[in-house]
Amino acid sequence: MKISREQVAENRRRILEAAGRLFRAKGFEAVTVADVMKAASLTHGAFYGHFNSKDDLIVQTLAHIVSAGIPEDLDLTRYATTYLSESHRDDIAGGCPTAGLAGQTIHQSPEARAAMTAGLREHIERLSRSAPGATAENKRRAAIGSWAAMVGAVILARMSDDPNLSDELLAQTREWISPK
Amino acid sequence: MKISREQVAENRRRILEAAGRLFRAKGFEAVTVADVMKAASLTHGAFYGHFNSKDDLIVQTLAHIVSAGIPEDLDLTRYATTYLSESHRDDIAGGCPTAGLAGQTIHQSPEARAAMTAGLREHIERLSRSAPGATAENKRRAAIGSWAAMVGAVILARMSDDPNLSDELLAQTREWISPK
DNA sequence: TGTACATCAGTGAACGCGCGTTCACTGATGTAC
DNA sequence: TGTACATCAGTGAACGCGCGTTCACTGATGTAC
Repeated sequence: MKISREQVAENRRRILEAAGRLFRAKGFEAVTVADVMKAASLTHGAFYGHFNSKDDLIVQTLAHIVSAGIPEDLDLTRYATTYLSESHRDDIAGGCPTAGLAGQTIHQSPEARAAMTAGLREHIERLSRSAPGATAENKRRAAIGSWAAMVGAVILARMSDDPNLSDELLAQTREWISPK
Repeated sequence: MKISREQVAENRRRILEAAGRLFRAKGFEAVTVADVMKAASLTHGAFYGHFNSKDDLIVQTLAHIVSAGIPEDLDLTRYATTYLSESHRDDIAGGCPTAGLAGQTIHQSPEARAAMTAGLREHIERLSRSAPGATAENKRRAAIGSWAAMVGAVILARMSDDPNLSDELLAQTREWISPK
């Protein structure tokens, strides 16, 4: 059964959306092509009409997900509070792709790393605008330093199987960043 | 051919050592049991004499690797300089297991997460001793905050495919932590 | 505007490779006497 | 101390499952007239 052009575009969007959530939730390797297609309400055979390979899906998904979700103008302190919240830690599937996928993207294809790097660069630039500091150089340093701490803290808090330690990692990092 | 008791212990050590390096270099999933055994100069059949499963190997490897390599008494500032060096970034296979594996351990078995969490707890305690701050509470906060920033920065620097951005991430985070 | 046909997105069965795991066998080690 | 035998770590072939990928087929869409 052929499908309308709009339906095709809509299907592709649903596949990318499902892949984005599943990859963050379970990691690239643990998610199968069939898992993604099922989550997008399609059968696995249709996959290769949209993408060349699973690797290709990973690249497209990163490119799709990485630019979205960063507020255009944000306040660094407020952003850090949200980012280092327990609800963001617990929402892996819907949370920041950098925290969820950066560690695994190191071992992915050059194209995947390039997509992630582009997102990282943009992220740092946005954060720099609202970062504290007298000079542009100081602002950028504060943006990079706090961004590294945010990403690191969320990764460690998600890894920890001790809820108290996990909460403490978020809370202490939050307070450590702010007075700076 | 039977093997002497010492040789058995030595073989087990070599398997764990090889697994530690390979897992950090390529990630848990990309490394096969045969890869590990080959790196330990054994054949894959002997694997199940030492471990119950690949999952078991992951847990044992984390337990083995996570406690080692943290200096007993360290100076936080000096430690951060080494940690955030380009040579540590480039030595994934021999570098800090937290930076190399925390992001993937999130998706591993409860036992693997427990082993990692134990290492994390110890690491934070060691860092707290030499962290700057008047009170124990302040020291611990500084330890957690800088540790999160160090781990985050190394992960992001390794992920980035742009060498300049990668170097900058390390350098800026180094300078951002120190004046604190 | 209506009809006839070509296109092509999606379906689901099938393929084949890779990897975790098993197992019969080997032969050096370590023990019993 | 020397000899005979049982043990058991390691070997390498084989198994089987899961997953990425392919392909013949279907039938609704969109186009030509």
